[in-house]
Amino acid sequence: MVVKRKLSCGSNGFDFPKIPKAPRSSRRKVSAKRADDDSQICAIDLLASLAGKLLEESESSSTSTYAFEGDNLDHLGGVVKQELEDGYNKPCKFEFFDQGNPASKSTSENTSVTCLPFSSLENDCILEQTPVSDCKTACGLKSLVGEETCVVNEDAGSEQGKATGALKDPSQLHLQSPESVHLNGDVKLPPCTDQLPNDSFEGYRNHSKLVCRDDDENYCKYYKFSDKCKSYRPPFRVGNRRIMQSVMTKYGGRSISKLKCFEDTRTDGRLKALYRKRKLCYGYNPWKRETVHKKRRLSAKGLVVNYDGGLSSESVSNSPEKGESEIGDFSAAKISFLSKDSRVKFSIKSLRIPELVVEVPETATVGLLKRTVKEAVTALLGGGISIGVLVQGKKVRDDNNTLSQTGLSCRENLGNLGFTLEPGLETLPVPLCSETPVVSVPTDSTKLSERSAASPSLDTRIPIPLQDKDPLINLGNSVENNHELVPHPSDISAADEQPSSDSRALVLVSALESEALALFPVNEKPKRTELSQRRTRRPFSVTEVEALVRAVEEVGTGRWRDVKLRSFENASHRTYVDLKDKWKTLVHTASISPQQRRGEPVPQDLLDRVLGAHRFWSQHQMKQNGKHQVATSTTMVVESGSSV
DNA sequence: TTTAGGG
DNA sequence: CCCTAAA
Repeated sequence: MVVKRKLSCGSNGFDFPKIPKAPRSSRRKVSAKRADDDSQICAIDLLASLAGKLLEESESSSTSTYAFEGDNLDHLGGVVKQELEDGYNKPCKFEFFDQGNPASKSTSENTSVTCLPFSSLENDCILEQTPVSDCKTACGLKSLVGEETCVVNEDAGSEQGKATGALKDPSQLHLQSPESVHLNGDVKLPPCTDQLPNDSFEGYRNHSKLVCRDDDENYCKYYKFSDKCKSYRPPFRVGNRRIMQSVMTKYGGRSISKLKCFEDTRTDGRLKALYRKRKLCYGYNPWKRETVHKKRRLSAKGLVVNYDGGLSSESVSNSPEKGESEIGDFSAAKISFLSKDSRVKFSIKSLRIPELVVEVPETATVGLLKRTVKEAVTALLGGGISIGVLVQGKKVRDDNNTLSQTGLSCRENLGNLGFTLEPGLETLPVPLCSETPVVSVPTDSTKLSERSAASPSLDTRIPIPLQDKDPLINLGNSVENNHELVPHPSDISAADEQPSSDSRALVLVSALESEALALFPVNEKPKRTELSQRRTRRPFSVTEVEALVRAVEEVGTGRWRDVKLRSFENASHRTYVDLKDKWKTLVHTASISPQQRRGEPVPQDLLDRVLGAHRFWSQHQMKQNGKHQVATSTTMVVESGSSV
C-alpha cells in the first residue's frame, strides 16, 4: 500500500494536503545552474574575453595609455579647466592627465582631442573620465558636437617617465577646442533624441542593450534598440556616481542573479516583465545593508578616479553623504576654485559620469564592442546633461545671479562649492531636484499594486490624480510611492468592465511603451534613492496580527494562501509571503523576552496564541510526517518484500 | 503559483 | 521585506 500525498491540482483551486510537505530542510536546494544562467555565464565569459582582447590591444597599442582594469584607474586623473571669461559658448578645454601609475605601461604619447563646448549650458564643463583604451574611445565625445568636430592628434613622441609640470607622467590626453574647427562655438548640443547617427546602431540593432547601472547595482535601466526605437533617450540618471567603466570590469564581480536583468523579457506582459526586472534589480534590503555596502565598496574600487596631483592647492571633495544625495550623487568629485583678479577660474577635477554597461551579442566583434561602448558614452553625454551648482550644499537655482551674488567670489567659499550633473530639462520636465515632495504621485496603496516597475521619471510624466486613502502612507515619501502606479490585480480584474480603470492602465502602458521602447530614462528621485527600490514597509497592526493569528489557528501554518484568502483578501499589500513572514516574526517575537521586542507591542495574549498555534501545528505537521515516514517505510518493506 | 526557508 | 529553490 502506498500512501501518496494528494496532489493539489486543478485550475480552480487546490486540495488541502492530507500530508504536509516535507520539511523545508528536506527540500534539497540544488545549486545546479539553470540553463539561462549558463548562457549568461557564457555571455560573461565572452564579454570578458572580448574585454581582455581590448585590454591587450590597448596595452600593446602605441596610442594607448590606459588600461581597462579598474585597479589601474586610481592613477588616472582628469582636469577640466574652464576659463569663465565671457562664460557662454566658450570652448571647454578638457585635459586628461595620466597621473603616472608606476605600474603603468604608459607610452607617453600625447593625444589631443578637440571638442566644442556645451554651448547651451552655462559654465558647463563635462569631463569624461573614461579610461580610454585608445583614442577612438575618447572620441565618444565626437558625436556630441558633430562628426567633424572631433579632431584627434596623436603624437607618441614623449618618453616614459618624463615629467610634465606637476605630472609625473607626461601621458596626457588633451582636449582643446579651437573654434576654427567647427561652427564657431554656437553649436548646440544635440538634443537627447535623434542626435545619434542612426548607422551607428546598425549591426546591433535589435539585439543590443544598454544598461545603465548605479551604485546599487540597479540594473533595471535596460534599453533595447529596436527598429521601433525612434527616440533614443540617454540612459541617464541623476543618481549615478560612477564613471564610465569597462565592460570587463563590470561583468567581473556581477552575480548571476543580477545579470539576469539583462534578459529582455519585455516582449509580453510589459508590466510584469518590468516588475520582474525590478524584483531582480532593485533589491535593497536594510537587513543586508552591510552586505550591500561591502559590495558597493568592492565594486567601487577602481571606479573612482582621483586626481591628487596639484594644479590647484585647494580641492574639495564632495562626498555624496554631504547633501549631494539630495540632488543625486552624480556629482563633481573634486572642484578647485582659483581666484585671480576679478575672474574666477574653475578647475574641476574628476567629474563623474554614470557608469554604463553595454551588452553585445555573442557574435559581436571587438569593433562592435568598441562602438557600443562609444555609443553608450555618446548617448549619455549627448542626452542633455545639465549642470547644477551647489553652494554650501544647496543648489543654486537662479542662473541669472552672478557668481559673487551667489557667494562664489571669495576663496573662502571654496569648500562649499559643488557641481552636479543632471538630466536635461527636455528629458525630465519635472524638476528632479525639487526640495518639495512631488504630490501628484499617487499614494494610494490600497488601490495600487506595489509591484510596479514604474520608474519615477516615468511618474513625472504620468501624474495620476488619485487620492491618498491610506493613512499609513507617508505623503512625503514620493519615491516609494512611485511603485504604486499599477492597479491592484483586483482592480485589473474589475477593470474589464470599468473604463476608468482601464484607461488608467492604458496610460501606464502607453507611457511605458514610449519610454521603455527606447531608453528608459533611469528612475531617479533625489531622495531616498535606495529605499525607493523596496516596497513600502508597513508594520502589521494589532488588528492585522489578530486576524493573522486567527486564520493560522484555523487553517494552520503552511497554508498561507488560505490565510491570505481568509483574512487578508482585501489587503492587497499583504501577500501570502508577507503573512508567512509575519508569522515567522510573530513566533520569534513571542519566544523572546518582552524587553527585546521592538516596534508596536503585540498584546501578550496574541503572542500566546501565536505560540500555541505554532506548537499545535508543528506537532500536527510532525505527526503527519511521522505517518508519512511510516507509510514510506511500509511501502518500502512491501515493495522489497514483493520484489524478493 | 505557492511554500519554505534563508538573507 | 526580498530572493529563490522546489514543488
